[in-house]
Amino acid sequence: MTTPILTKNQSLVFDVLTKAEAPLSAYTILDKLRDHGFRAPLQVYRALDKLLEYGVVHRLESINSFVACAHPDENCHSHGLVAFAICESCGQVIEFHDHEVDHRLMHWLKSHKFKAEKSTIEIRGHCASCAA
Amino acid sequence: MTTPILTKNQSLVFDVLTKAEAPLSAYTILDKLRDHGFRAPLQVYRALDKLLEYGVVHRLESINSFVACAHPDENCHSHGLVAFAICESCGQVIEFHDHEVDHRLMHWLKSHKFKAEKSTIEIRGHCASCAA
DNA sequence: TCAATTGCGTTATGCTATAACGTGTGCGAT
DNA sequence: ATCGCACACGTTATAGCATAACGCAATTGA
Repeated sequence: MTTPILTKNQSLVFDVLTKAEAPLSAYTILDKLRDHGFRAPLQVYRALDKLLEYGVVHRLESINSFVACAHPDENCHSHGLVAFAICESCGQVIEFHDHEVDHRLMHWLKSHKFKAEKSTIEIRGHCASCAA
Repeated sequence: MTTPILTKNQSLVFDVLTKAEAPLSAYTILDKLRDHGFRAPLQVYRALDKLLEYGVVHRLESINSFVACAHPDENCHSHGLVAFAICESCGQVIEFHDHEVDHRLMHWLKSHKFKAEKSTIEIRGHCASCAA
């Protein structure tokens, strides 16, 4: 799946996420885009839905926020599972992939005949800089 | 950590979760307990906070819901990471543990000097019964 | 040209979670 | 015994996250 040309709203939302140092909530994105004509949450959520579908943005379920994918070039769907380490001090997020973890989880799913569609792996804690 | 005697509200919430076939949202729990005098969300959230702290209930971040721990006897903190397979058809949740997954994630965290505090592993899809 | 699709804007609403206040109860230390 | 503290509880209000439902405009392809 290649990413289509983004619409105006999608580009605006994507740019905001790309420039952000940390994940942003939909409402934070909305506030940052009021100067560009955004007035309602749905404008943000609709853009986010598409960006998530294209795989260029990830949703962090545990903090109700969104981040740009750390791999601008490759297609994120090809990495297998994606995991996130989220620092609760500085807010920074490290996106990573571990094939062994993927493999073990896939093995469990297969052996239980569970058809996976979406997965969430999020670790919250403190990054190297923030840990005392 | 051993689980203290539960208060009345905590017991009521725990019982509702234990009897449920699927995870419940806080507001669903509230509705089920109106006959027992519950009137406000905080009554549920406060009980849930304690039950989570005691490790007898888990929160499913990806669906904003709560389930009773599948291991009534043991202390859930001793399992290492907990993972959940959530069926989007029937709502059923399977709680499982995989030491190899734990080990790999811990290894990544250690090598990146990331101090983990809470982790979320949730797979959404369709269980064996529901998959066509 | 017509119909279907897609994006967009707006209003309203629903769901999830917490802040802030005050009350009552049990219990240990003085 | 009573004072002070910790904790659970109840209530009202509010904050934060997400979607339903409507209609309009632009695009595309039969």
